[in-house]
Order: sequence, then structure tokens, then C-alpha cells
Amino acid sequence: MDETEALGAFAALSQETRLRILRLLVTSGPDGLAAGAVAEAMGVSSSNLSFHLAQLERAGLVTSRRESRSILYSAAYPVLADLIRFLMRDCCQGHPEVCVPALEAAPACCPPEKDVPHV
Amino acid sequence: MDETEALGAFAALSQETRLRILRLLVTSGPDGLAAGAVAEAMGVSSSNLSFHLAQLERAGLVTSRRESRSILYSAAYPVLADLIRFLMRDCCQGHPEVCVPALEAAPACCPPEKDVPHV
DNA sequence: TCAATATTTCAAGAACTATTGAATCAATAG
DNA sequence: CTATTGATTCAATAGTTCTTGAAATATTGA
Repeated sequence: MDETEALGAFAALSQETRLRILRLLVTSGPDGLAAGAVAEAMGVSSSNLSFHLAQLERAGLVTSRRESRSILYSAAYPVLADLIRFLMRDCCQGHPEVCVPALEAAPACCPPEKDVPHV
Repeated sequence: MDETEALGAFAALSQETRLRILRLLVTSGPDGLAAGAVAEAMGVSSSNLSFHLAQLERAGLVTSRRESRSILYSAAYPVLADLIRFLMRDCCQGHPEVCVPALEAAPACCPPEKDVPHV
């Protein structure tokens, strides 16, 4: 992920509705959710939701696919991982005190049975 | 870090000049850099720089202290760590495929000699 | 105290982003 | 083929953020 992509991702995440949409989609799994379901969960109009989903998609944070009449949106997990990496790589550069505490919080998210390299 | 703080941090990072300022300050170490030095490095006017530094400070990503005539700005490492944690905790929730790849990139940033818990 | 330096604050305008409701487009069922 | 459903696009407006240059503030040295 380069600076331009990171800027786009941060801009996408800097709006309350969009941050909440992304969190919903991440926890909804790779199959995704129909735009209508997301709109209902967020309590916003379909046109407003469409606007925000388009921003998230332009930032690469979500992907969409049509399934019959619905359009299903899902979180782009690899791009999220890229963004975390960007923060660690480009912002921690030579400053482990930034990302060590972040990593210490990771086990809650990443189950230890996965064979992750010793950091 | 709660949603509101994260929104503020993302907004602060979604502007090119500010993202570059933060990266400069992170790599400049805890002693920080005078506002004037940052302005010169960024090639922007002092009043514009002041505007962006204020945004970064309001977001909690940098701190400032006066030293003689200069005001020294430095990166708020713990807040950056909080932000990485926020992305991992609130966005990876139950989806290790998001943060495992991110963690795999971490060694480059966090030297292995530090005794970090096995993730 | 006065001048110089470092920085911030302010006001105006430009540029960008978000919201709304109406119109449009795509897919399906009858 | 028409009506219905699910979603997007568009145009107008409202709101927010960025940039600029001038004025103000704080600190120091002569």
C-alpha cells in the first residue's frame, strides 16, 4: 500500500457512517451483506448509503457483486491488513515502541493456534 | 480508543500534508522537531503548517511543548499504537485473516530481540 | 525597551464532502 | 410486457475543510 492508497483509506474511515458500515461488513464475513440490509442496519437512506458504499469501494476497503436483485458488499480483508501494515511499516519505522503495544493487544483478535511467526 | 477518537485520527491522517508530517515526526524521535523545521521539510507556509499541526494535535497524534522561541512537536507513539489496536480489535473481530498478514509484516518494524509475546 | 524570530490566530474565499429527494437502471416474477 | 423490488445516479443545497495573507502573540537578545 502506497501513500495515496493509505490517504484514500483513511479518508474513507474518517466518516462515522462509513466506519460503522465497514465494521458491520467485517463482522458479517466474506459472503457480505446486501446494500439494503446495510442501509437498514445503519438507519440511513438508500441513496446516502450508496454514496458511502461507493466511497468505501473506491478506497478498496469493500468489494461488491450482484446477486439477483441485490448487490452484496463485503469487507476487503487483505486491504485492511495492508492498512495495518502501512501504519506499522511507515509510521513505526525504527520506533518499536509504537507497534509493540499494538501487537500485545493482538492475541484477542488473532487466535494463538494459528502458526504466526514469533515477532 | 473509542470510535470518536478513531474517527478523529483517521480524519487527521486523511490529508497528505498531515500524513507526511506525522511520518516525519515519528522518524524524528521523541524529542520532536520545531514547527519551523517541519514547515521547511514540508514546503508549506507557517500558517498552513500551524493549521495542520493543530489538527494532528486535536486528534491526539502529536504533542507540543515550547522550548525557547520554538514549539517542538513530537509524535504521540502510544496513540498511534492505540489506533493500530483499534483497527485490529474493532475491525478484525473474529477475522484473523485480516490481522495475521499484518502481523507477518511486523518483524521489519519490531526487532525480534525485544521480548514480545508469541502471537 | 526595541527589534528580531518563531509561531499562532483570524477572516475571507476556494475547494471539497455530505445529504436529500427525484429520476433512472437492472433483475425478476407474474 | 408490465409491475415490483433493490439499488444507483443526478442535481441542488448545506456543511465542512483547506489555503492564503495579514495581524497578533510570545520569547529572546541587544
